[in-house]
Amino acid sequence: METGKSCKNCLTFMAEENQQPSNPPSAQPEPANPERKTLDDRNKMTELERIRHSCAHVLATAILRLWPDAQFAYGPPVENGFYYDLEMKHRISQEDFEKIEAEMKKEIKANNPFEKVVVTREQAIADAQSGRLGGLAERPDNASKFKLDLLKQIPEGEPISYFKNGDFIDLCAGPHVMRTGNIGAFKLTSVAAAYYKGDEKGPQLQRIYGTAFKNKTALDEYFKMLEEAKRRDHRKIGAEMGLFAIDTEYVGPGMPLWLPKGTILVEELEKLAKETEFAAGYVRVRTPHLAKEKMYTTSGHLPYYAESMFPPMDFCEDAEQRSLREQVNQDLLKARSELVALKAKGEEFELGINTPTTRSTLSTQEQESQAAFKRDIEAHESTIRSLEHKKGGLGSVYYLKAMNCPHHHRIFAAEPRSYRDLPLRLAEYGCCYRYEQLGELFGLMRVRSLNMNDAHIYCTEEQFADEFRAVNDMYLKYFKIFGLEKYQMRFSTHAAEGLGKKYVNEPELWKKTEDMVRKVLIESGINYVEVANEAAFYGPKIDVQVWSAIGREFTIATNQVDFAVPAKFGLTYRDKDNSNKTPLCIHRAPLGTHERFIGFLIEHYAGNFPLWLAPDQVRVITLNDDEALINYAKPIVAELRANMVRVDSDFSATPFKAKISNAEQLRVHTMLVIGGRDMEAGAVSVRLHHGGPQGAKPKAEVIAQILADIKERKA
RNA sequence: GCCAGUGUAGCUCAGUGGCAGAGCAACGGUUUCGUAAACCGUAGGUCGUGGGUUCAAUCCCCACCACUGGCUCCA
Repeated sequence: METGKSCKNCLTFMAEENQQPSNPPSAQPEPANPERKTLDDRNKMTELERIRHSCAHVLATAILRLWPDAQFAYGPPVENGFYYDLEMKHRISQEDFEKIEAEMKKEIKANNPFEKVVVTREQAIADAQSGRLGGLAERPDNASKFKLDLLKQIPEGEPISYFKNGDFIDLCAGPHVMRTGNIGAFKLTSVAAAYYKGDEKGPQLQRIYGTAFKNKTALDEYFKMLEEAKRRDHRKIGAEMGLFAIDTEYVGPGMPLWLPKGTILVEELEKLAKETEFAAGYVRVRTPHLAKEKMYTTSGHLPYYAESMFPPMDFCEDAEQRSLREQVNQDLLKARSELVALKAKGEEFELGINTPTTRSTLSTQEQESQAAFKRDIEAHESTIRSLEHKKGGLGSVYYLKAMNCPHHHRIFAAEPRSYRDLPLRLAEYGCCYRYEQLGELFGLMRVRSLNMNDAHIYCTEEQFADEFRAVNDMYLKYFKIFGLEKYQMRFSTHAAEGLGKKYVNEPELWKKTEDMVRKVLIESGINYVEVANEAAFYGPKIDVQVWSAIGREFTIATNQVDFAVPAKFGLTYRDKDNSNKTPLCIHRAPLGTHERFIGFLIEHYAGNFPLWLAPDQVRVITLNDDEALINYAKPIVAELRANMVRVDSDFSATPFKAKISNAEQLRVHTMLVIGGRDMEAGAVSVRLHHGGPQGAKPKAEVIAQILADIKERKA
């Protein structure tokens, strides 16, 4: 229910501090390991991309001068720079950068031309074998193994070319800048491990990232912008504002504690969601955080997703019983896989070329063998049933839920359902737990405990389009409230080759539901991109992608079709014709999870929340601690408080300017300043965190305005 | 999980093989002021945890726990 692809080095352009909403970069993020670009694509490379791509060659040149054994793989330009993947004995660390950059500068100063040489495939293979490709010279005992592999990927008939600068020759289709001297300004930025072709099982390479620009000014601007983005980082602002804490020692990594001010954000969002969902005909439910193992064997999440779930809790205390259950588990596993094999074989048997398809033409022998097959299958099924029964008597295993859908399915199953009950929309801010890899945790954006703005809509096929459209409309409504203008809707579909593996094996249902979703999207005039092979295992989905301050891409919201799991739970409703039918299910989370959504909002607003969301809405500040002033100010505080405004006061003797400064640093949305002049006029002076002094206004007017702005959730 | 880096006061960061430092915040006093930072003082630490080397370790070495930037993953 939650995905997000990382987008390396891409940046959100949000240098202005003045409450500009954060927007995704205009360009598409580079894929993790770029698909092979066609020659056409390559010719579209911008000047900047050519500079960066050329800089990657210069980097390789420098590396080879320092470590001649280096072998190079990919070295493309990316969103904000370039990288080159390489393999060598020496482990590069940032301390090496100075040395490498010095060599690179020499190559740039030499101003060598980038010469293109077109060669035959045979010639290229020979050069790769002699270690010449991606090298400064021949290296007879060190063949250019990655280049050899890359050569294999170049289609027959496509020209093969080298690019040469100085002694360095690389297999490359270009294009490049004319000379190394055209690389205006560059800097190496980081080093990381990367897998060859992004394959975890493949060799692990060292990846050096760098960036390059036309000139020093542009490079400096880029780093300045990076600094700006860091100031907006939700982890930094979260600490400054006291929104959340992550106590890795006592609570655990990835499990944020919501501090009082962060809890305000959480509860304001929940209030918004509850109002919106109530208006849209949802009903609310509540479910436990745990479920028995059977829940997830039935839903199909186990065993495939077990790795992303917290390890199970075993309530079987007796050691003997436990080992017995282990045995039963193994027997079950064996029986199940045998059954799958048998069924597959049975299909083959019935559809086999040499096997007659009609019963009348079956020989006695064949008939007998088919009957034996059936008996075998039945025997296995009965074994499985009895093993499951046996297992039930041997204590229970519980899992922390990683998603709410199965619980909601059981709520659907808790009462008999009629077509008149549909669509049934079950909503819950459910708390889920996912055992994300340690290295993947990222502030609030990627966590292990998460509160989802979840709901499941059970509906008939006829109702589907309207329901799906209504969900999309809800997204758009929310995005308007938050001033979220640029995001990307990603429609994820299945891939035929994954049927039966990554995806439930229902080719027709896939096609049907994907067509339905596509139709809704087109009819609603929503801009989207369609991505194959990214669907959930139970159906197609739409994800909404946004970008964090430092440029990571995240799924902020999701809307998914599920045509598979309700059937696994045997969910049915009684239709008009008195038959039992399985409902379709829409999983949706327009506000994603509290963790990610608030993480995103913090960066989106740079901590300067609109009044309705601001943890500190109003602070009343007196010019000094004069008693008359305080007596004038107190009823204003009381009135705001009585109207549920988050207001506090500073009547202390601290110098006035310091009191203003304190409130500003806290990001108090509205400061009501009261001095002698205000008191005499029955006024207050308004100062906004974003907007500065607004002058004196009658106090009743100011209070009314504050209440109205909160009520309408004014941006 | 993998690669590289980091871990010193609540925060931002200095620092050294030989008594642990600053600014801000906190606390106590003084200050009575018109829109972003008044002054004086006090307190605050097992230098991430555990082990090793050493007469002596916050510093050097090893392991672990976390964090940061990537990679992989992401129902």
